[in-house]
Amino acid sequence: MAHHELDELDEKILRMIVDNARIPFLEVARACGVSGAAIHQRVQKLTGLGVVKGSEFLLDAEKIGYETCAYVGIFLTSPSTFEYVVKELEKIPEVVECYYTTGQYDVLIKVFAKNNKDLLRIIHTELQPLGLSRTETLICFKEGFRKKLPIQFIEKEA
Amino acid sequence: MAHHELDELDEKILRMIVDNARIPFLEVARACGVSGAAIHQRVQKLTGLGVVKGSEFLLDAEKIGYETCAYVGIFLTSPSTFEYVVKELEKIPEVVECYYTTGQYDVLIKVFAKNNKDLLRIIHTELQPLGLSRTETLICFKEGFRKKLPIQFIEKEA
DNA sequence: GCTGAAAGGAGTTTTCT
DNA sequence: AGAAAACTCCTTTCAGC
Repeated sequence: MAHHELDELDEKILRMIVDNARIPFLEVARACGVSGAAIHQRVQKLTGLGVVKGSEFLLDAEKIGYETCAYVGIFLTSPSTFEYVVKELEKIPEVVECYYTTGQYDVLIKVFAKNNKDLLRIIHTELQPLGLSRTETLICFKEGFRKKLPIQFIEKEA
Repeated sequence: MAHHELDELDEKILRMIVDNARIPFLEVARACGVSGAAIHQRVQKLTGLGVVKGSEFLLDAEKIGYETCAYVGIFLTSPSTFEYVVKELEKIPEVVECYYTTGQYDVLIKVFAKNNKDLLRIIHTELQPLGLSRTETLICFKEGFRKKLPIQFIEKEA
């Protein structure tokens, strides 16, 4: 039903490029049995559709000086401050992700800090002044794993 | 103090490639005033050091069929089940991140699902059977933002 | 929408400094 | 460590189907 504009070739291309942004498109082309130009056009189409949002190199946070990672659940004083708070959170370099959530918190953010002391500084001198009702900090002392979603949007007809 | 092996050139290279994995290294070379071979060697060095962990294309989760994103906080029945639970969580395709945390929960995971109903299925038929004490679900109904950490590990001497 | 070819660039290796 | 050069391979475009 969804994604009438995407076919098996798109799926195969995405699977090949998603974990290695620097793979030569010609290699993808050979694996898919089409020309390099076709891959080039498909990736452009996928980018135009917004399916592909860009590419990036993955860095090890610890190795660039960020030893502490935490999620901070935020309770706002009033729902009307949502937009303001998020706009201000975005300005804090150490806050790398921000979600509006249902459930426990109003907003959930992911924060990197140099160390635990630095995390405290961020919470006390960067977050609290935004006029939050309360925060709850979940320090990630170990990353269990991180992986990619399966790419499979083609309907398998029975 | 840290990262004696990294210098300003490494920093500049990382800043240039981190948000665009397909940038030509020759373009980086010209911007840095060095040869393409130098960039090639530096990126290899950074990869060897584990600073660079790979590259990836970013896909729009909604556009590949995952409309619901949630964090699930997990309470274990006993600390001794940590490793088993994480190993089993890793086998669930929709669970894309997993952290050992201090604070509210024992484990925090990030889950993508096709829709809210699918999320419930995952929680009930995939997570609960692992023998968890309890779970708390935070549905992300909107992503506020997502960005990269600042890259700056060179000590600025006063 | 794809192919194939052509032209211009880029990636990678080697050699030298 | 990096430069320069050489070689290989890739990207991008376009005519043609």
